[in-house]
Amino acid sequence: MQKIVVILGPTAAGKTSMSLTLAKKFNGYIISADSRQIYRGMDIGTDKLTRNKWQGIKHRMIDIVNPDDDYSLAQYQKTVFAIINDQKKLLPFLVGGTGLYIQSIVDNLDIPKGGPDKVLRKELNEKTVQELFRMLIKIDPKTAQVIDENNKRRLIRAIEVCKTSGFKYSDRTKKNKPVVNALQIGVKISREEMYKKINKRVDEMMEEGLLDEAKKLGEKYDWDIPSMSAIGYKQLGLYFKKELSLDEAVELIKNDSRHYAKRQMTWFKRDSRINWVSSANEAEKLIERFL
RNA sequence: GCCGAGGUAGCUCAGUGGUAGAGCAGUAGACUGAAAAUCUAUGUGUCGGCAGUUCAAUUCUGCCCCUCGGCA
Repeated sequence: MQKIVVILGPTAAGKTSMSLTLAKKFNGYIISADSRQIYRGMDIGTDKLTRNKWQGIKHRMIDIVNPDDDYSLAQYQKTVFAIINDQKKLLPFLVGGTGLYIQSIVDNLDIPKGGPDKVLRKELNEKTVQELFRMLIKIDPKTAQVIDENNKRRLIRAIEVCKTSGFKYSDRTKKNKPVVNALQIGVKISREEMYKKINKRVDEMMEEGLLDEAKKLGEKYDWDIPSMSAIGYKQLGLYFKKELSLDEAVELIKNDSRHYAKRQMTWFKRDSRINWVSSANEAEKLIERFL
């Protein structure tokens, strides 16, 4: 089985610089596991390492689609597996903070087929969560038992899978046999330090021209497409739409980033296979033992 | 100094003669083709201080302290 090293952690923990150090040391390349860095033109706000800073290390899954292209977990999984299969000489470093994307690779999630059916989604979106929940009870009672009843997006997705794939959602969500042997390394950071770094980084992004980047994207794309829900862009969108002052928008970026980082921690906490380190040295030792 | 408004949770503020609540923040959690998305749970604090009225005061009265306006 192909060995891969995963470098994960909340936003601002220092994954990028650690992964560069390690990729150089172990003759590796980097596969981004970041659901927003896939978009071209979203650079400053996603804290993307631009091409000129790659230091000769090969990077994949960055700038692969345009902001108005549809993209999904299933595509991500498929593409990453193809990359790993194709590139056998270098050690893959899967680096990022999108827990679900990482899990789809590490655990080879069997992602339910079916959809996305935009027409159906739109139609379902007009119903209330109560109505959707009642629908789901009829077509897939097993899922209805465990789903968040108020989570419209999940209700819609479950119904969509049942209606378009011929399978029940509950029959389709499982793990397949793993196809990679993954060493998962988490970059440790205290809550306090993390929040401090996030606040500082948002200010730096503004200095680097996030406002201008967001403005250009806003001129080209609708503010309500999925990619534009990325932190940094969404809030500045509210400023451009005159719903917030600039100061309020920047404060909201910080706030939403902190919330996001907290959710990431919740996600990672439940995976006991993750080895938490606070330096590249510690990570190096783990990798040496792993290889 | 005078006039007015106000001092209640970390912040912004509601409210009541029977010792108090929302939003935000914080904290915890869920998560399988939108995941930086989406959803859930969670509020004891000298109700500015002292005294008075009252069976009972955060609520009414008096004095004091502080903050913010306006006038000097």
